Amino acid sequence: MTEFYGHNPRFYVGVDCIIFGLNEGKLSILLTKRRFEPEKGKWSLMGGFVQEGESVDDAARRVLYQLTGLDNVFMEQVGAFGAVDRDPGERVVSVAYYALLSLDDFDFESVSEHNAVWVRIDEMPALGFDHPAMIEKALFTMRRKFSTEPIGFNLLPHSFTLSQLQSLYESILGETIDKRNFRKRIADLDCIEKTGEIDKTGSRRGAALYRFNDRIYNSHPKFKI
Amino acid sequence: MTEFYGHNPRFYVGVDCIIFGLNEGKLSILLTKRRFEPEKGKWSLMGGFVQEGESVDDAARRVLYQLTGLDNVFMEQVGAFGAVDRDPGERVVSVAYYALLSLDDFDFESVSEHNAVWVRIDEMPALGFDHPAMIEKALFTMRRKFSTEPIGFNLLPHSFTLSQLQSLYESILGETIDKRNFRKRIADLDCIEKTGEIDKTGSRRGAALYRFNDRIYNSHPKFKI
DNA sequence: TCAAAAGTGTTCAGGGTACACCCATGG
DNA sequence: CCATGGGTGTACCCTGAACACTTTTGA
Repeated sequence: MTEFYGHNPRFYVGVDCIIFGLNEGKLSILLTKRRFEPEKGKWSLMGGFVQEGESVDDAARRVLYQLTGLDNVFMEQVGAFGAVDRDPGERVVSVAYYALLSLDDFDFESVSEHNAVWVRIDEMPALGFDHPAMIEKALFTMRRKFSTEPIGFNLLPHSFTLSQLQSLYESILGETIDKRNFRKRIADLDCIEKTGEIDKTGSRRGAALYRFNDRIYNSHPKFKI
Repeated sequence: MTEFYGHNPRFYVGVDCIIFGLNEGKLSILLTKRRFEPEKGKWSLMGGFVQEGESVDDAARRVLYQLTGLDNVFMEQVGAFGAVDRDPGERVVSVAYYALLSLDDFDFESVSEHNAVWVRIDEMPALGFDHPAMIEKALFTMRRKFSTEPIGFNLLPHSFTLSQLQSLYESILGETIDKRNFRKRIADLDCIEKTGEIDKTGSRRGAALYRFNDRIYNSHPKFKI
């Protein structure tokens, strides 16, 4: 290997995952209790290090896979965090990603093996490193994308009721929405279609189940809620 | 220094700057012709490597300073680029930043020393590495911020005419704007105030000069153009 | 029979868009 | 005196917000 850049220093490059899910309808993050120094015993985001021959994106997907057993999860980069002293152990430049996952295809065993628990956004404990800043930026990035692109469905089961969908939007945007206005907007989007099934678990009457049709969405991508 | 992470590999961490400016009213980027391998002789973004004891943000500011002689320039991170083979020389993880600068406080000597030239966005030559993707994402990031936060003023002189401001918005958003509607919106923002001076260079009649008042803006930050 | 969630239209106001003419001045 | 850019107000439309009652059915 030719050495073009040999006079420059090299650094550990980490990835940290802000894993969002709906816990009892509330937006939550998967946190782990660190079992290694530094910051052992503190709550922290799930993270890891980029390896040789592995892209940074792949490293994030690997960390998520190791924790949850899931791949094909929606992830988006939040940004790089590069303060000199951000890691009290050694110099690490870390790239944060957020992931959206639905609790119904979810390996609870693998997660508990890793000392991981779901914590609500509004009940976050004290976190080590610069993880609070990462979470804040991830929330900002995710919320901004949320109302303009159909990423919210990643947090729901494949089929869902309109009430579930509305309460998802309410809990993420942090505001209540008028039911009729919400359903009107959904109807204008023709990418959300009835499955024909009825969900009887949430009410006596039963609610129609819907699914997101990405084929229709991709044919004319418009989305505004 | 304790070695917590010693079993993980380390990488060069680079920064690349997408430096935006207005060249004859057109949105342009400052490119340099590389004088080193790899990709010697190709057009490229201005970049550098993060050094020991230097944050990634600081490295970006340093690279910008070395090229332009300017500090206190508006910069925002675009994101990390971490594909394994993104640099044909060696493995480098790079963090991209965009900068907005006004050509009136600008050191043309220092820039020409670095083989740098302004190139219009719509006349971009073939670029090495993953720089095209960086530029695309920088444009996207910058444009999104542009209509909701008062960052555009960084591209203009301290005082400017409303016609200059309108043409700035038109060239960045890529659409023409009705003059009366634009000026109505500007008037609603009370953070843009007359300096009292008149600019006679652009027209026979002369146009009133305005400035952005960040004190007023910060007291009630609203901004929507 | 009643509690609890599902489902369904209309009205109104405010913001955004479209649009055309006079002014001041240097050459 | 005329060419060039500077500066100004109104009418309309349409999107977005507010708002209440009926339906279904399991317990």
